[in-house]
Amino acid sequence: MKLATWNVNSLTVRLPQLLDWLQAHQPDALVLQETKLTDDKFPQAELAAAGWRSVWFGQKTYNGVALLAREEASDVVRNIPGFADEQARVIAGTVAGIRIIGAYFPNGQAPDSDKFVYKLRWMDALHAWLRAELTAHPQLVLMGDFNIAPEDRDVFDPVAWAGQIHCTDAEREHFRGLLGLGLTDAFRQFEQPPRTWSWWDYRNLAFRKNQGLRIDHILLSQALLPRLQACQVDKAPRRNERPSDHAPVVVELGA
DNA sequence: ATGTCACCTGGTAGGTGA
Repeated sequence: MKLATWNVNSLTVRLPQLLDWLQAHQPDALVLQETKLTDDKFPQAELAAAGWRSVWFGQKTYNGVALLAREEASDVVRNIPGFADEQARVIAGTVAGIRIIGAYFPNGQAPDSDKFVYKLRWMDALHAWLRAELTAHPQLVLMGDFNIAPEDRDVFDPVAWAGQIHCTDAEREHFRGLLGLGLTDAFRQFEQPPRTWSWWDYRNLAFRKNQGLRIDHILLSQALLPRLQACQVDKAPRRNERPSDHAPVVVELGA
């Protein structure tokens, strides 16, 4: 089976591309970030017409997440239980026996900002909740836009980015903390093309120069790891005429 | 090269967030 994550940066703008991508790749489940839609505006009907069942959680202008699958997800959870949050960043559901957690981690803006403090608090809450989720659902995948480049090799210019947002020690420590729960970065289980990123700034001709970061991730629980067969970034949608700044990340699991 | 994009408010531009 195939699971994927994609930060679409506005589902309104990207819906035609999303429908094309779903048709071409036929994932068993896909999580979206930055839908930027209130719940009443979610394009449920258009997706249903193409055969996709959705659950979603959005807000005006910013953030917003969704989980798409051929079957409707069960035991759906929106945001982190017990963590009061005005921002729509998490959607979880069970599909084909796998607990899927789709997350849009806070950007953090700059290490000396209030938004960075919020990012750290949010990640603390996510970590604590995930520990419980893993106990309840040993077959679990956490995927989404983490807004963290875990290592220097995930950054096109690690010297320039040292200590900058996405690359601070505190953020990387949190990422390692998630691995400490027994999760594995699927992408790093395979040989990958050098300079593979999942996000390229719209500015600076960054995509043309392949100046990006790997900040979108798929983490698998230990129980799922034996089924892992492949993990790739799909750069093709980033070449679209009007692309998201992020590319989808895909994992393939065996039976 | 801070060289873009998407969204908002309240407008025919400017601010915010990424």
